[in-house]
Amino acid sequence: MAKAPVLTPQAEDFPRWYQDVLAKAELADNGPVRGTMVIRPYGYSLWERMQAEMDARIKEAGAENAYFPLFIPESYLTREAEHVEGFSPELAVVTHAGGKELEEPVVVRPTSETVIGEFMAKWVNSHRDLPLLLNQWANVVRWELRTRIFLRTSEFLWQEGHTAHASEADASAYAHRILLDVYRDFMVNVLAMPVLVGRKTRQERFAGATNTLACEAMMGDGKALQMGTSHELGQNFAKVFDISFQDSAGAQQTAWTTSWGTSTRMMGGLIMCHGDDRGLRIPPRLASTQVVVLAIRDEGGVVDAVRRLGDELRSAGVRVKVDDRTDTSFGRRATDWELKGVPVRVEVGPRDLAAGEVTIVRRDTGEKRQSPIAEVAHRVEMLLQVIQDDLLAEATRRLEERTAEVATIDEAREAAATGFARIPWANLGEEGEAALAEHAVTVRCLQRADGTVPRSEDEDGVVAVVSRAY
RNA sequence: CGGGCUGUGGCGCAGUUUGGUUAGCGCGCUUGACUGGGGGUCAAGAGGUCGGAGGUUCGAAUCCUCUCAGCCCGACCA
Repeated sequence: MAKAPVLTPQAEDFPRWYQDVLAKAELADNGPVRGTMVIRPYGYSLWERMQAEMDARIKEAGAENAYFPLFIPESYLTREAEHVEGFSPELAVVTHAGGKELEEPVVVRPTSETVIGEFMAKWVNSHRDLPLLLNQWANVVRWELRTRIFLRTSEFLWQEGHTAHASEADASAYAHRILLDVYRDFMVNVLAMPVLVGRKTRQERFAGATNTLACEAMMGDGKALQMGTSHELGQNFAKVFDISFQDSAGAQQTAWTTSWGTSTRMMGGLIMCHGDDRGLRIPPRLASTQVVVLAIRDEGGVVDAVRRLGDELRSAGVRVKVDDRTDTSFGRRATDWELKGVPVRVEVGPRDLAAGEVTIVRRDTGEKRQSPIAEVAHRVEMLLQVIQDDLLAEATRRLEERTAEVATIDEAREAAATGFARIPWANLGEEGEAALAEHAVTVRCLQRADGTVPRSEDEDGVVAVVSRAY
């Protein structure tokens, strides 16, 4: 009776499971150029949902969308010393165009601090022009050697926010606000992923930043994934690009800038956080399809009934798909929707209809329940909420169970084999950090004991969260 | 940069050591019948410059030379 599993079981080979899910759930393919990816319609529909939810939060935080060019003069990159040092190994540079060698090569943007800095300088003249809060949705290119779809690709999609402020305090507050009110809020409440927030160590800091903040999540195999970062850039870019303004006293001042980003990497996080041996499990609030109404067989008015149910759910505000492809076997279709992680299936067959009922199935637990037809919309709406909460609770439980409180570097290394370790930063330090790196264990972030973001790494009681990472 | 491995229908592979007619298999795909409450069964089909170029030979997926691409290990870099 036991059929060959559709996916490689997670416990057998997690990376293989990940690849299987990408293919079977029709999320993405490898592109023809090494390290590139093709995002398929179902995968892209999930990304569009992420964009919509993120975009609303970004705008709520006051930033406006704009668009800057893909091509950046190479000379821009070289202006900020750390920035160019950090990015030059992975730049794609265009040296020829229009059949000729270019006088000045242009780089394909790996990130846009430099072009945006150039224009901020032009647009900012007075303290009344600040804060300047910009965001763009774009693709970027970083030539990566080891690539994995969604997690690390040479080209990926993201949003990058860039802001300029009149004071360091204002810039810092905004970078923190984005981290907490936009990124963490989205990840916890929409993706149902518990994330740790904290500061990056000097080692892990963004090239050109004075401080990098991050959201880190735990995947199903206990490894960490950085889900989003928010940087305080100090005056590094403002000085180099001359983003300056006259303050209310008439004095010329240099602005303070921030940048922050989240990318299609979150897709990888979503897959590896909630996925199980049967495929994806998409949290309802994110799902592009929250419910599929499935006709088991074309008999006894089943097809009409599923269409009516689909309309009813749609008008109740549920994102619903009707599957009446009765020329494909029920088992095949049920498995396909399960692989795609659609949170709820409403299965309707002749037996159900004869009883005036339908079968409601939860993807997360596999639990099936009969429901009177008249109650479907109500029950489905309740269930979507429950599933959302349960997925978050389950991921939170795993994070807690697989996080160890340790005191020594050896203990930290041992704990990182299966999950996260929290070790006092005073017990680790940059030397300990380097020692752990020898074992592919890195400091994901520095936190206060209560999980909040410290103002500096020198604060008393700062804890380092260490683990293996993607 | 050095070492190793692999290139054969969409995907995964066998065949290569020891050259020999129409290059196989699984999955997927097409068509039909029977089916139908968790990837159905059976039947009939479609689909191939064997990575590329050159060579040896009566004859090359198979042997030789060159070349391209990908993967793994090491080195380098962080």
